[in-house]
Amino acid sequence: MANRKQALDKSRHVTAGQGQPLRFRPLYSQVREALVSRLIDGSWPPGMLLPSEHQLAAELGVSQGTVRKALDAMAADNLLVRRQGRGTFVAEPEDGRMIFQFFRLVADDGHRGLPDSSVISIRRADPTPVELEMLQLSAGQAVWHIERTRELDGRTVIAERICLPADRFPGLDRIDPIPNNVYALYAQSFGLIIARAEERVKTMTASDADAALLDCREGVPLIEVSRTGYALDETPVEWRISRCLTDQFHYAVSLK
Amino acid sequence: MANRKQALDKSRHVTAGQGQPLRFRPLYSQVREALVSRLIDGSWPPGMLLPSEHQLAAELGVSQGTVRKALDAMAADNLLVRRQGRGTFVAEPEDGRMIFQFFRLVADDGHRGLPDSSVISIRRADPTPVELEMLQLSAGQAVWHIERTRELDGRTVIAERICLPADRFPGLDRIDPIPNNVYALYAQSFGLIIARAEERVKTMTASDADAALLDCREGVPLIEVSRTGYALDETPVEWRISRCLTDQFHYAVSLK
DNA sequence: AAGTGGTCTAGACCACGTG
DNA sequence: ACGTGGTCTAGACCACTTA
Repeated sequence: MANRKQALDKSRHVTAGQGQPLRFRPLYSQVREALVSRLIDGSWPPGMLLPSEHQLAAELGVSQGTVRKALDAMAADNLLVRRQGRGTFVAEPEDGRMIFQFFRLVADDGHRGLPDSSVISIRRADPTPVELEMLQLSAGQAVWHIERTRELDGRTVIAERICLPADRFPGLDRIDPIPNNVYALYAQSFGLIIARAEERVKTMTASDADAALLDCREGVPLIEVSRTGYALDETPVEWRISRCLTDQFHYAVSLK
Repeated sequence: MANRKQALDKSRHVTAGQGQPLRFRPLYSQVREALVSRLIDGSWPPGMLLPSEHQLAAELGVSQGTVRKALDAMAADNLLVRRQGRGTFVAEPEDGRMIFQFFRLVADDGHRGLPDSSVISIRRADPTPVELEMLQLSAGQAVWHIERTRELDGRTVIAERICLPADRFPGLDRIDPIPNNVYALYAQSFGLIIARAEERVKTMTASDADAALLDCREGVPLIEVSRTGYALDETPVEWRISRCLTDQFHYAVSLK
């Protein structure tokens, strides 16, 4: 077994090449980068117990306090979960992380439930111009389309399409059933962790198709949530567009 | 001038009274509480330069590192602004804090602009049952209603009502003009800092009145954003409900 | 040059979970 | 009893701003 020990470059007095000021780069930030790369390359899969702070410090040739600062930052970004007395773990989609981190539809009485999903279809397709842009695809790259509905408290309130770059998800159409929590699937079957997402909310009115899926009248106003999901390396890897009934539910956001 | 020096209670081994476990309470958390109370009572107004970390540490009888941890946490919550080489300041609504912290309507092309506001009316009223609950008012407490529209890129896209407990905002109706940024007004004229907010997004259709204000047809779908604003002491002090046109704009959220 | 916050280190001790 | 992360301290040095 290869010894992984390797010190980081601590020469921090970078005297700017030319033009760019080339900002100072703290050690803990380099440590963080080194640790994130282990998440990216899959050597630290979701759920894994990390080495202790002291071990990591020795491995990387920095002090325990510096490792701590990097780990704390990653935990703040929900990439890790720290448990006093037990250790530091790679975050899992089941940690309640994706569950209520990314799912923002809440009953008007405040009750937060988990949705049940029903897949309607999975198809390979050529990307539309919009999809090409949202996922930053090159010409010729195919995409998967997952159409599904989701119900909350026994009522179908979401109809959505998930668009994925096909080459990142080989054989997706042979997976059956597609689980309710697709982010857990991305992680387990494709080694792909959704690190963050951006959502855009607009209104629209239900089409005939929407009305059939959501059991409502055509023309009823819906909120349309467009989400771009980014991998750890900041590339967009999911674009989904959800139409939601909001007569008994709302989209909840905390601002600080 | 009274010397403010006073050490915190460092007896941390709280041996639970009865029933409740009475959890361990870190020192930096007590420091934070002590500092926040200075924001609440107005002895540290927005924009003020705080004493240096060393001075605060001496005042409170803790180490500089512990003060730092409390200050960092407050800065993370946007209560303070830290500037290397200059000092730590109480956050101001103009710091770009409220501006894009709380205002989430963005042009579809990604351009973020500041809204221009036009006040339609300010009236004193008895709270509706909903308002009574949202602001946790007692019977008999009056409220202010501010009705206004806001425009972005020269187009009126928001119609909103702001509801405030009247006793917290004495003489609000004599202030003219009401500025565009009401959170700056709350802070400057009433010593009230909005620390955080919760928003709930639903759809609705434009009423006759909305249609007139927003220059659209009646029945057009709008997003309705209901926001509760909380003061530093966690009491709800503002409830506003905004109806927004989203044909050229969207409500943007980042999820991590 | 002086003062601030920012980084990094080292070590002591505490709270928590597990064996 | 042991190992983990969490807290607290103390001090050295660095980066940034202002004067």
